[in-house]
Amino acid sequence: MESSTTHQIVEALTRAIVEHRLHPGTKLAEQKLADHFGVSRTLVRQALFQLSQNRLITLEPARGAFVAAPTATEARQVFAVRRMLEAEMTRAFIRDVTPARLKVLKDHVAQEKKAMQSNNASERVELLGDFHVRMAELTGNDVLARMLGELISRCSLITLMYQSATAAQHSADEHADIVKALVARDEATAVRLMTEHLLHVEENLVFDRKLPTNDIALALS
Amino acid sequence: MESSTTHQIVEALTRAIVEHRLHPGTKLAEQKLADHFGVSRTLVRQALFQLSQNRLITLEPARGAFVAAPTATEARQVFAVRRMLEAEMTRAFIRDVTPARLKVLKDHVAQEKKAMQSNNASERVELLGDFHVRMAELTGNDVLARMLGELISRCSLITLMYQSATAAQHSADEHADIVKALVARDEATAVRLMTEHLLHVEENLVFDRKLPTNDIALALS
DNA sequence: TTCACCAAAAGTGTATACACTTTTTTAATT
DNA sequence: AATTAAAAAAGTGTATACACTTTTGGTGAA
Repeated sequence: MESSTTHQIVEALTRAIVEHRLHPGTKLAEQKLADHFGVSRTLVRQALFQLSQNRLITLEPARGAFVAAPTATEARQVFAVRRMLEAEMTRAFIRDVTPARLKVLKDHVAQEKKAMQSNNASERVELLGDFHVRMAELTGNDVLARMLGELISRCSLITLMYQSATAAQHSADEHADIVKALVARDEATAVRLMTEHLLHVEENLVFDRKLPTNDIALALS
Repeated sequence: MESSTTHQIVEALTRAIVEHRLHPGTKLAEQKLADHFGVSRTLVRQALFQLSQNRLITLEPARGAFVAAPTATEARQVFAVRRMLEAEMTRAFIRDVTPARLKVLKDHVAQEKKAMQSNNASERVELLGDFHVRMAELTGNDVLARMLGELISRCSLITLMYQSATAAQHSADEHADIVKALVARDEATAVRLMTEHLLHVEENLVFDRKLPTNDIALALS
């Protein structure tokens, strides 16, 4: 079960949504997707169902699938849970810190620094999210990593909906500061910086925009 | 989409698994389930897929669905995440505590006390899990509540696989102590008691058993 | 023009068909 | 009796068919 074809469709749609090629509210018609991927509706439906569980799309009975448009309330709740998890994750990381693990994060921050120069918004958002996912993975707790991964793809959607343009550089700087505190094994500071960082990201969201919906064939090609 | 029939099947199977009428490892054949619920395999497959996302069953390619048998490692990871989330949840609860919310928890503890007398193991486990879910719901954060709900149904499966018989009463007592600390608005104590409680539950798991698998027709009837 | 209404088109929800894989049974050989 | 091989049975994976619902587009009346 759980065919790899379905998984490919999920991946393709996830990228399209998180990278904002498919805007919130866009209708995802099953047959169109099926034609595009060269499969039957059966596999598309499986993929859509999985995406709905990840909250990247919503399924309305007899009406179909739509790219999710997280509300401000939902965004705040997701961030609240992230703060809970990531404060403790930071403590767990420091408890079992190793030079190799620190190197992974340092390398990642260096990569972020480079990407911030470029003008690719979705790449920036993806890298900024990955910092947190990497850190979760480095704790060695798969359950935590998976859970945080899910929250963060929801956040990517939220961020791309609401984040102001200048916020990305700020996030990258804060990641660098967090890694400094981790290197110094300074738990209190690291936890504080992580919590504040997430609060900053949340504060910078602007909830009073509306974005256009667009065409799926275009976005997936 | 997301027909209510599928949801009913998910609910029925979840209860059967969590209440231990279907043992870990049991094969769930699609056609047998379809016959039992009076639907086609299509709906059963949707339900199985959803259950696999909740980690209550595992799907093996071309071999089918089996009731999940969480490993000791997975159990420890799930509990680690619960400690992270629930420590912070306890803080959040106290931050916005109200008499009405405290009453809900007090009533629940009273209900637990009654149930501990009875001999119904699955009812006990369900009630003990619900204490934590209630608390999450009372924070008003749906994302948190749903996430914790999922972790706790995984825990129910783990607990029923591994929990020793005497542990239930102990848990109920600890829930009562936590509520006392909440009533006193004593954040530090409440958080400590919650963390210790989860550690106790985890410590009491016995990882060296093996349980028999059984018949699905019997379990669902 | 605008609204209501109806028919056609498009789309979703479920069942079923069929190819392909795994498991079980049977039969034959050592 | 134990082992292997082949055949049959059972089961999963995907496509397709069809009923039913929603959406769309158009026609006529106010």
